[in-house]
Amino acid sequence: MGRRSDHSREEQRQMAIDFASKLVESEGGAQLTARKVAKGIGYTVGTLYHIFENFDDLVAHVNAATLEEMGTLIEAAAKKKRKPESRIHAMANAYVEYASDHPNRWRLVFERPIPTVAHNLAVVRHRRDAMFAMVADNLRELDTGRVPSEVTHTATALWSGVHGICILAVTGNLYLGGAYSMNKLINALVEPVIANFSAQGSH
Amino acid sequence: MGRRSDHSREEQRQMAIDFASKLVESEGGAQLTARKVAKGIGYTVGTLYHIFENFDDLVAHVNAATLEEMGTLIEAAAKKKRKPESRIHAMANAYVEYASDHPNRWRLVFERPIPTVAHNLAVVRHRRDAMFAMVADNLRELDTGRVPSEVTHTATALWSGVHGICILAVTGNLYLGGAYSMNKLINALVEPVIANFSAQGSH
DNA sequence: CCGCATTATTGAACAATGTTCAATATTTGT
DNA sequence: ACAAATATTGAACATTGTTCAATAATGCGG
Repeated sequence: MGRRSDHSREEQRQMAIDFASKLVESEGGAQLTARKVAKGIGYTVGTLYHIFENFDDLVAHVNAATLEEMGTLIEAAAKKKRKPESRIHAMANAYVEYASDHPNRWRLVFERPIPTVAHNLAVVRHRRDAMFAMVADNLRELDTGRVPSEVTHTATALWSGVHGICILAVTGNLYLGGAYSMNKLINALVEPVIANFSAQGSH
Repeated sequence: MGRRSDHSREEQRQMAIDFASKLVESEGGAQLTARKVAKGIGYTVGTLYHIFENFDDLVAHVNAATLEEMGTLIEAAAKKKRKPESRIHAMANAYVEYASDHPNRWRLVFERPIPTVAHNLAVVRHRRDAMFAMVADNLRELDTGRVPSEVTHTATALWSGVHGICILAVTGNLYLGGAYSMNKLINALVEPVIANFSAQGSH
């Protein structure tokens, strides 16, 4: 016992985040424990607490990785389109797709109480705001004559709405009064908002 | 020790739910523990496990009470209005208002993994579906010529969207790119969807 | 190359959690 | 009043996050 520095702190940190992410992905957020992660990277619990401040810090890093991955995919999806309205549609659908493909990791981001660790809050907040801002940018392009607060409100409402559909779908809380397709559902929200936003401007 | 039947099982159950609800309301969902509730109603942990199947069962009952209370308020708000579009607006605003007034209890409903206890799932599902159905009913009234699946999709998307705004607001994850008012935010979603829904029908 | 200081790692311990269950106290029925 | 049924307890368990003195490994100065 008591070996030393097979890996640097940063390597350990990355290994822990990777292992934890895979664990969450396959087993769900409830299965994520400090001891499992420690064992998974070949160390003991004590060491894990030298890598991370506490358990929430570990979770925050896992969530940051999740948001990073998702954000990249959403940006990529948006860039494939030319028109602002197409970009917003693409973003929304990419969001749903990511949540559906990685429900456990995605849920973990929103299920836990907000971590209080400063560094990670910053990362998470940045990613979150970047997505909102991207929606706002495209809306603005759709109608350049809008007051900034109108753009912000619409962007916030729209993206929050997409998020709402996602989370209810992933947690199995969607209304089952009839068969539905996720794409149609998203469209039922995005389409009217965009239409209304550009229509009112071009009068 | 070992007193007996100061209260019936049903009384105990109700006392436990009431105490737990108040505890969550004031201290937050994380502070809800089996021992605290037991002590709060003057019994020990063991007894609590004769009242409820397990801890999730207790949580499910607390959540059912929350949804019941909220549902009643939302229905009352809707009934005060005559026009379908006004009713939907009133419902959405009542939803936001309840979530803002009782953030801890409201969060508990959606934060925990879905309980597996059959009875409570039924209650929760019923309340949830009732709200969706109510939105759908008002949409249908707005344009009687719509295909059922269109109504369902729009109702589901709209109500999920309102929920999304609520949850991001309550958990402090809303985009702060500008000052915003919750009512305007909700309106930025509800208004376009309703407008688009009724406009397309009256052609 | 040795010895000391520094640092990494451990593993045992803690409090708090949900959960179970044999023991015990109480009530009910005859 | 006695026996059967039942309500209640409280101790015990496993598992959680978390801490920290002890220990092992390394780096450094001479």
